[in-house]
Amino acid sequence: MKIQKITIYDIAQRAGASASTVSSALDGSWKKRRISKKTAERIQEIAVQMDFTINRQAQGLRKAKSGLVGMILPEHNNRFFSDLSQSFAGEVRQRGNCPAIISTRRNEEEELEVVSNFISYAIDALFIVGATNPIALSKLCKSAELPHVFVDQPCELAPSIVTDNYFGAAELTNHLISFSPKSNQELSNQVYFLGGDATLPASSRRIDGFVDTLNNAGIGFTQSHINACGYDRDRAGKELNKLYAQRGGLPSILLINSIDCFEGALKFFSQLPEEEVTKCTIGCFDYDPFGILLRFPVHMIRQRANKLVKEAYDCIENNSGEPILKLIKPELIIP
Amino acid sequence: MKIQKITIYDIAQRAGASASTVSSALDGSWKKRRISKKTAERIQEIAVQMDFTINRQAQGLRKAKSGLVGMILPEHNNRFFSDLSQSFAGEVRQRGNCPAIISTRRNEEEELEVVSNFISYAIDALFIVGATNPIALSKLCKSAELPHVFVDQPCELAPSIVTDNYFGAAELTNHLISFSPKSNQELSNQVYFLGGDATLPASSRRIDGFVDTLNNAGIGFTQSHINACGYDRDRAGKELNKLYAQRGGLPSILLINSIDCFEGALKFFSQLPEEEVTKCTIGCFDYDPFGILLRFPVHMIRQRANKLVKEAYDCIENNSGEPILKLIKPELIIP
DNA sequence: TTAATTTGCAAAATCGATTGTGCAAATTTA
DNA sequence: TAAATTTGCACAATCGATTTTGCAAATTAA
Repeated sequence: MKIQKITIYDIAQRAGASASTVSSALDGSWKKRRISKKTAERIQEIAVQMDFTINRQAQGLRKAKSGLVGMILPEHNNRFFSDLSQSFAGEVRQRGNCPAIISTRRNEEEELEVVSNFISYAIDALFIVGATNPIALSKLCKSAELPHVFVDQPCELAPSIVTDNYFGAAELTNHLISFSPKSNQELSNQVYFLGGDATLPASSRRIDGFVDTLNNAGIGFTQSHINACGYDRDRAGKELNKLYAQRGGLPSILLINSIDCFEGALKFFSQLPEEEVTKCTIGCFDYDPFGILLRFPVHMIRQRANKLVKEAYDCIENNSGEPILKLIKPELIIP
Repeated sequence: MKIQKITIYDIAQRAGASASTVSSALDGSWKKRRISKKTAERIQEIAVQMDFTINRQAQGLRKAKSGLVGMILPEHNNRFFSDLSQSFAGEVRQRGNCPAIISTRRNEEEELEVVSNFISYAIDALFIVGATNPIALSKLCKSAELPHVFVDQPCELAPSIVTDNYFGAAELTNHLISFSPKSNQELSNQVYFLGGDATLPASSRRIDGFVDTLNNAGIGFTQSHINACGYDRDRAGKELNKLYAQRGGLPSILLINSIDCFEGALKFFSQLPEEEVTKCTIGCFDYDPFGILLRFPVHMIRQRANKLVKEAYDCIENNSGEPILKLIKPELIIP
């Protein structure tokens, strides 16, 4: 049980060498620095014996690098975001670095504060997920020369990796149409889109995909068939209730945007007789494993968290920060 | 856009003061160090003007503290663990520190490696969630004089905050008994426990609570009514299928241990006619919001992630590392 | 008015690593 | 054998903060 932390000076003393020799023996630069193999190996052995662990703060101070890689995201307890953190943590650790993940609760000030904080720790790179104010964040990172990449929510000033929401919505809509027992003719004015925020890029692309697919299929609809009522679970339930009352029943196809809205819808469904729900073909742009375990089929779109993270890392490592937008196709989960 | 980072020396020069004066003006120790209020305020203003952010590595090196607070946990994408990280992140940031959360995939070596890594960053405290090898981890922390606390999985060498599994299981069992339309007499040999690992403290305490409650209620059962078949979803589904075949139907009460097993059970349920499932009173020791949205009632036990974290922080701040075991009662979620 | 305090701050050492420079000793070349 | 080169390593500066020490100047006490 050591009490004082072992430093390179302790090793130097034991090895009868200088601290600089120890340093280069341990960080692998001994060949460049013309330390003999024999000396280097002896020092490495002693380091292991003495149970040496490097002081990352001293190292970081000198090298102006920390080995920390940061990620900010809206919240931890959300399937998609926690899939992202899981992948992120794996990728970072695979590269011998240390992940630092902080949630910023979709709060603009908190985002900026956390990034400032990260900068003062000299993190080596930053992954920004679902940013509220991408422009301000990117500017802040640039002023500190911090390599960064946006995930899920794009930024025009920096590389961005985003789910191909248009493609996903189109694919899901197509799938729902072909799964429904009704003909395209019969489906006119029977297809609804519920949830999300049309002012945000993600939802707006999804709505585009939905709309274009209906048009291509010759299925009639009006603006009233698209209800981007936000992400609140209870709100979505109420809107669905209203729709049900107006129509005197569920629509033939219902595409729900976001898992939270899906929860609200589910709550409403659980009050209806099962056969009524079964008659409605249901899709959800988001994924939850419980979705496929329900008594009626739910078709889901799952974002590829792992691929998003890998592509983002690729940008950090190879892309020199030029703004690009890379779309990742999500996958359809069929019950 | 600054290119070179501003340091206290830059501020010193601009203020016509020394670096040591700047340092104490900025960290609040100026009063103790007999710097005049006027000077301190002037320096603070200049610091804001120059957009100064402290270099945490230099600070950490000198103070042998980093302002980082670490947490290790088995995985990010799990409701309970991500609730814990969310609470943890909030508590840490509230104290002006920076949370670092790393998942170690229930892998003993990975746990040790990550903790070593944390130590080399001089983190100020460590929260260890669901450890695989608590003893080894605690010893490692102690050798580095790192304050630490165990959450969810206790350790006899350090303070531990754990859900009161006995209480939770007893409460859930009691609730299921009283919810069931059958009398206690009728329930004999009709109550089952499924899932979990009886060799782990958590499950074993839950089984104790289950068993004692049945005994108290005078409900007969044998060892065959307790099937701690692990945490695998498909395995749990198979075991349930087997039980169903043997008995020629579902039991009157089924207590499922862990959300993963619940998913397996749910998959099996979805193949049965609804009225058959409704006749079985179902409980789950774990929580998922989808659970209350099913077509049949599911009674759930939810661990108080936030309280666990708060109590753990309290230990770190006030407890000086003596081993204690604190139990936190979970809450019953009624559909 | 002189001695004793107090006030206000600068100087310098320190934390533990990295890295440019320089200098003997060993080796090669002429 | 002497000169030139290479090998192997130590020394010292440096990163940016914190903290102990010390010393004038200002203030108070005697």
